[in-house]
Amino acid sequence: MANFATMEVGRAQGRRSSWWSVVLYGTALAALILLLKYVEYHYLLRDLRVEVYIGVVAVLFTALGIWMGTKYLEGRRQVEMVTIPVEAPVRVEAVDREEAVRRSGVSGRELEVLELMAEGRSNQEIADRLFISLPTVKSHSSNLFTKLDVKRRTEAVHKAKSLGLIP
Amino acid sequence: MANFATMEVGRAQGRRSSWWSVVLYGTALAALILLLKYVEYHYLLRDLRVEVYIGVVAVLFTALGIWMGTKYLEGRRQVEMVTIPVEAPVRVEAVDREEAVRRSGVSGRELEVLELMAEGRSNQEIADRLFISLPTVKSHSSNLFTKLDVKRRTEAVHKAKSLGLIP
DNA sequence: GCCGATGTCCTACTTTGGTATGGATCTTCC
DNA sequence: GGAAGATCCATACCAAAGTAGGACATCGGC
Repeated sequence: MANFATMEVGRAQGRRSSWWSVVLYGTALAALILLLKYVEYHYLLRDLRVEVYIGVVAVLFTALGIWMGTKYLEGRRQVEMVTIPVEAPVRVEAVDREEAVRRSGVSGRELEVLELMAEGRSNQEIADRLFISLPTVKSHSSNLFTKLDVKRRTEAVHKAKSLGLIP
Repeated sequence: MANFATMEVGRAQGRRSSWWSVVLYGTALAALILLLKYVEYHYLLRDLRVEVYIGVVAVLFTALGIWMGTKYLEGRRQVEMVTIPVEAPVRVEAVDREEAVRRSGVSGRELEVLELMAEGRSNQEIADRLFISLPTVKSHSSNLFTKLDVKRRTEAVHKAKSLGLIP
């Protein structure tokens, strides 16, 4: 029986931020500062005003921040949980079957006979399989037919399936 | 019959970067620069060395960059497509049946007999229903059993179901 | 036109399925 | 301890299912 079920679909995204990424950021920061010092003392600072220097620093560190920001966000992208309705064959049959068997009044042995019948076995094969005699199988099947209110094994199988006694 | 199907699960994430976000960034930048100017001329610069000032600028603009970076990345987070195998009842039975019948070599009339058999009808009932004689039904069923390689009607029904000849 | 597949029908026979009836244990429940 | 139900087995008989082998008609493809 196909019921409606819901399925949780999760997707873990991004990578963990590892210890070396911190080192990387620090190194990048240090490199930038060194670069600034180098620029400061050798070329530009003597001729340019402090505002220009500040501007360069601002641009460079904004760039660094963007880079760090993207890295950071990538490292903590969250798991998105999506619930999607899916039509799927839900296995509640076991419960249904028990209930159906209880209501029908079919006994355990009769049910075993019924199941083998549904597989197309003959009475003799059923007898061999259950280690009982042929008359016993006939007895069980006859009682089974009475309980299911049918006259033939094929009818019994058909009705049993519609009642949910067998899959 | 339940086959395996695949389902495409898509999830569009994040928001589009809009025109005002650029304005926002620019405003924030301007505000920071104004703040620095204010700090520079009124309190700190006279007493502190340029390096300290640079450091403050660096930290502030790094923070700004991080903020911009996260905003930027959030705005362009990509659609993640995940393919998940799902066991679902796929309705391709009509096609499957035709194909199964063709392969099995079961003729049209034999199939009709088979369907009534599966409903638990007796040969006589099948004869009445198809407006043919009992011997004819027997003839059809016998040929059917040969084609399905079975010996009994219950077995035929069981095998026919497993082959997809009947629902 | 012939051949093969299909569908129809028949007789005669064997096998399997199903009913009726009765008896023997065994467990469970009141 | 007895009633009820489940399980097991048996005999006898009838009904249904299935096999074997043949006959005849139709229809479509080669």
